[in-house]
Formats: sequence, structure tokens, C-alpha cells
Amino acid sequence: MTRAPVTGAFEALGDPVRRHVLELLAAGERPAGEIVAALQARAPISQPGVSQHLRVLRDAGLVTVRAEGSRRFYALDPDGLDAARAWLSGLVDPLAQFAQPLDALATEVARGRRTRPTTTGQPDRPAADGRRPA
Amino acid sequence: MTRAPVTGAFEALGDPVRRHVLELLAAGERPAGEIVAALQARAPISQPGVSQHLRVLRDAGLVTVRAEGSRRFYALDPDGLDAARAWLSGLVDPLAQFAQPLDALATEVARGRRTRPTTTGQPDRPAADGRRPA
DNA sequence: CTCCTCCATAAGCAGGAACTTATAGGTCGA
DNA sequence: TCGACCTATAAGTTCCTGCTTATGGAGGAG
Repeated sequence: MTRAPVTGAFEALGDPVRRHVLELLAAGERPAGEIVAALQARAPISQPGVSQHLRVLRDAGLVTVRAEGSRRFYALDPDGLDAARAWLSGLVDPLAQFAQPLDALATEVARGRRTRPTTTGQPDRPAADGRRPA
Repeated sequence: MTRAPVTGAFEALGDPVRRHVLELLAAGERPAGEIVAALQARAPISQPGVSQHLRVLRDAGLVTVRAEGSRRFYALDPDGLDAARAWLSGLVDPLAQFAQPLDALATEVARGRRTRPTTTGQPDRPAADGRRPA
């Protein structure tokens, strides 16, 4: 249920502003206000506009929110991001489904095993877009 | 110059139909006609519609085209896909830029070193969306 | 040369995505 | 309690994206 549908993830990643938000969050969690300020420093955008983007990212399972007082701290959600990455890996080579764990291990080693033990979820297989025509 | 702008890649990945195309191509290169047929087997779409999607994928550097007689064979472009994957990796952990080569190695091993020697391109850093306001 | 196949581009239209302003809901300090 | 943040939602508009039909050009088969 905490499942991140890759499908929605790529839709969310399609927007430059949202990618920018993710890059900001790569440096660590931030309250919405700071995100708004950071984005506005680069291009004119309203606070509600940013808020809406944040919602999309959250619905896509790419970020998480933590409420502290009146502020909402946003952070990257490794699960969602890994799911997307896994999908891409699965494209180039089906066997990469196997390589995934190794992949994660390599990353883990590289970072000195900073945080979580096994982020490696088993995401959806490459599959399944629901297409809706007219 | 053969550079694949990650930026455009994610835009291309945002569409379900295009993701479906990529999944088809994961099984190997195919002429446009087969792609059209395969997509139409799942949902009603016209030949020009598919052709346009293919163009977007090509412009994004996610697929390549090879002309053979009157047919155009499309295939996945590992460079573009790896670039996208690298961007995602860079998000979760900046050091993953290092992990990338290892990552590729793991994949290589898993597949039994089927094809190309070093696909591993050096993609763009996380950066830079051009925002266009009014 | 003529026809047929395969694929791409052109043009036009419709639905949705992203932006805006306005407003409401919490939380904290005075 | 009152007022000042901080953030989310509502409502409305605009523009972009994806779809369609129509058409053109290039490559074999006859």
C-alpha cells in the first residue's frame, strides 16, 4: 500500500520545476517555505504553484512530508526514486532485475552505508500503463 | 555533441504510450510498423500518433533509428537511458556519481557482457532546467 | 513506369496541466 | 483572544500536448 506506482512517478518527473525541487531536496529535507523561496530565486512562481507541485511529487511517492509545528518538511523518498530507477534498469536489460540488489549494494558501499539498511524495494515490473483514449 | 539532455528525456518518459514503446523495444529493435501494431493491440491509436511519439523519443535521445530499405528500425539508446538513471542516482546520494561505473559493471556481469564494452557515458550533472515564464 | 507499402510531416482540434489570485486552516507568540 | 506566519485548497484561465485526418515522399514488386 505504501507502494509507489512508477507510472505516476515518471509523470511527476516530467516537469522541470518538480525536478528542480527534487534537486533541492537532494541536499536534505526542507520546509515548504524554503523550497518556495529557492524556486522563486530562479523563476517567478507563486506559493500555491509550488504547493501544487509538492502535492504531485508526494502523490507520486517521490517525496515524503513531515509536519513540525506549522511547517511541513519535505524530503526525498528513496523508495519512489529507486522504483523509477529500477524501471529504467529493467529496460536496458531484463536481467537487471537481478542486478538491482547489487546496484543498491554498490551505492551503499560508496556512501559508507549512511542510512537505511535495505531500501531496495521490489517495485512493479516494467509493465502496465492504462491507456485511455477518447 | 551526441549528448543526451536528461532534461528532455524525463519529459519524454512522462507519457505512458512512450513508456510502453520503450518496454517493447526492451525486447530488441523493431520496425516502426510493428510498434504501431503492438500499440494498437492495446489501445486505439493512429499510425501518425505513434510516429510522433517515436520522434519525441528520438529527440530525447532515448531511442535510435536505423533505416533499412523502406523500414525504420527503432532501438533503445542506452546512453540516454543511463543518463536519466544517473540523474536519479545523483539525487538520492551525490556520491552515486561514483557508484555509477560500479553499477554498470554489475549489470554487465549479470548479462554476461553481451554487447557493447563501455556504454557508460558521462551525462550532465543533476543541474539546470530552463524555466520559461510568461 | 505504376502501384503498393512504409513511414513521416502538416494542420487543426480538444483535453489537460500548470499558473494565477483569493481564501481557508492550523500553529505560535503576545 | 487576536494577529502574524506558514501552508494547503478552490476557482478560473491559458497554453501546451497528444490525438486525429489528410497528404507527401521514398523504397521495392510487377
